[in-house]
Amino acid sequence: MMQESGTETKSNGSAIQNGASGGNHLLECSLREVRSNGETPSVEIGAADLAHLQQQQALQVARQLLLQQQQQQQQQQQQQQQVSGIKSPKRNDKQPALQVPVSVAMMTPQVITPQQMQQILQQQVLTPQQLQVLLQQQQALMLQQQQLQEFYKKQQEQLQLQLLQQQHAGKQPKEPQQQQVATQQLAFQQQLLQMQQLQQQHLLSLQRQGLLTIQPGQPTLPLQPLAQGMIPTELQQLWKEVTSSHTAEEAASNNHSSLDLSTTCVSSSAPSKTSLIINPHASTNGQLSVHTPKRESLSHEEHSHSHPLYGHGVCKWPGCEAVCEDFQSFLKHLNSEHALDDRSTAQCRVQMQVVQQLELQLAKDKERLQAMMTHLHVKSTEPKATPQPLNLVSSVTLSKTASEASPQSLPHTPTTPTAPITPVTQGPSVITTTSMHNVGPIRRRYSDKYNVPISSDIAQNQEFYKNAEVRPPFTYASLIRQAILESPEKQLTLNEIYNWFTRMFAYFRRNAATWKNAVRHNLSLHKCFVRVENVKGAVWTVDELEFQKRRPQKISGNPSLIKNIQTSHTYCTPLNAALQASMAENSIPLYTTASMGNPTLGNLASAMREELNGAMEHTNSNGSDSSPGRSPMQAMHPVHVKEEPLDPDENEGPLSLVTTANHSPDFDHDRDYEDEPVNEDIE
DNA sequence: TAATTAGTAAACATAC
DNA sequence: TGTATGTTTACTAATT
Repeated sequence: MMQESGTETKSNGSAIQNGASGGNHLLECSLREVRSNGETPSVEIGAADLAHLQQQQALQVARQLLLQQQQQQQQQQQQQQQVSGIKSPKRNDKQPALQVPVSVAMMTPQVITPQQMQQILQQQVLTPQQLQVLLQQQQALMLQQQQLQEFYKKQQEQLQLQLLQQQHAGKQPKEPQQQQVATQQLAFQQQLLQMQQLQQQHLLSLQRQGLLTIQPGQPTLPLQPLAQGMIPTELQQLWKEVTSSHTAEEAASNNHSSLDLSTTCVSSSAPSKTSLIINPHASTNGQLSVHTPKRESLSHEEHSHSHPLYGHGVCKWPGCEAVCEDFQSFLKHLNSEHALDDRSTAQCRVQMQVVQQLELQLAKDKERLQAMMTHLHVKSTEPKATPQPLNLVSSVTLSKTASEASPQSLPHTPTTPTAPITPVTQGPSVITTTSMHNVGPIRRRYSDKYNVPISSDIAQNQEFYKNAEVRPPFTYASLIRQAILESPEKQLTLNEIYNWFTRMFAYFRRNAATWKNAVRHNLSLHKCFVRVENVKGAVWTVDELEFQKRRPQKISGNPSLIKNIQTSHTYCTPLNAALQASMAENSIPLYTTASMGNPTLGNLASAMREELNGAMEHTNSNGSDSSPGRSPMQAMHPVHVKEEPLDPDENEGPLSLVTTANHSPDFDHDRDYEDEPVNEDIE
């Protein structure tokens, strides 16, 4: 009888829903094809592409600057060769072999071609931190290059001057002077050689880290420093932007508007200025000196708080790290070594790009997190990777339910019967109703099974549940209980429970008839839900004891809990490993990226770990009644709690109580839901 | 394999 | 009369 009537009623709905599901099926098929290449990449594609685009933009800017710089260098080189060719024919025999590698190869801060860089970026194997490190290293090498270039030019000028003097002085070569110059040249070449070795080491380290793959026959276009080739007005504007937040005294001291910005390349026209740029330590050994930060005084801290470029007695200008005894010396250092010049502005530009990239990356990773949570949460509702379809699809007898649930379950693959289709094509944050129908009777909820605190889960994934149509991994009973316990008076009307469902979970904004029926069914079915007649009408409360009785789960017990934790940790282990590796490497918590695995997985792992830790804490706190956050519901059953001490193995009841009490402030801002109308329009 | 639990559907009753 | 609320039954499926 019921089956027949159900079939009739469902047939109408299925006609419509099948129509919708057809499109879903196509979508899911296409998505499945995308997925067939891997499990998670389908999630990453969108974010990766976005990041790739953004990185490519930065790369293009760098390449433009690079090309300009290259042209300038080639011009310089030609000029130098012409000069040396005219004025020093003898030396010309020896110089070219030395000059060419100096000006072309050695002067390059890093022998990475733009193509290689682009390849790196395309592969998105660089984390933002690594990218930043690379940029900083690039800057450091830039400094070295500039310094050496300056030094080299000076040497050339001196040499030419000496040669001229020699010619004017009767064209009598003075061997000692020539030897001296040659010695200087040799020393300089040695420095350049060291620098080249340094760059090669840097390159090798990159290769070792897997960040760079240089194919053997690949031509290497040297990356040129970004500092050069910038438009002066652009530099001015950039400098204004950067220094707009500086202090007044800085602004006064940095008032170098009269500086020659027309010289876009480092030239001998401003030797006094550029000579101050480089850390003097660097000029001696070819390496940027890294100073050990000294313990700063209190005044340092005060100043450092006020100045983001100064902290721990060290100048925090990218790539500088010069030790400044006090804030005044820092200001001097800032004004002298980081004055308005093309190098500083270039560094600012790089830093801006880094920041922009990080911001974009953060935004994209947030979106990616949401998509991943969508994906993983649904996977988590998958009890096991059963070869058989889990639910309605596999049921031969469920023609009516299958037809009813067709939009949700019909297109599902056997391996992911309840998994939603990750909304790759629609953007991670835009989870559509057609893509996220992970419904189907899920008989067990992981979070229930593994004692994941519902309040904690909901609190942590609140936005996710609100936005993504993902079924929360909790039973109706748990959700109802949570709704009631979240209320100020620990009681709700049925309509308020409805509102809580629709407000907290996007999933429950559709198929209202179904889940509302389930809610009512659960309210009536379970003894833990007590209907209390009120002045306004009937409200529902929770009998915690009954709720705990309802689930004499064997999950409990510390061994089992540990087992559960281990299970979850097994799930988290690679994530944590990646997370820890990333944290260790980048010294930045919870921010890992592609090379370390998915960054959001790290966050997820952390969240899971946190939850598990929380579960442990709650479990440990079960035995003692000294919890300050004792909920009113505990007060409602003090005798029960005493007469029937909670099974230490049974941790969900008190767990939820404690967590509810702890999390209740988090939901204070949502208290207005009681007056919200039922969101029926969705249905 | 049976018992338990959960989700879904539906019939029915009652109150407003 | 329609709707909301509440109860109950039946069925299926997952889990233990």
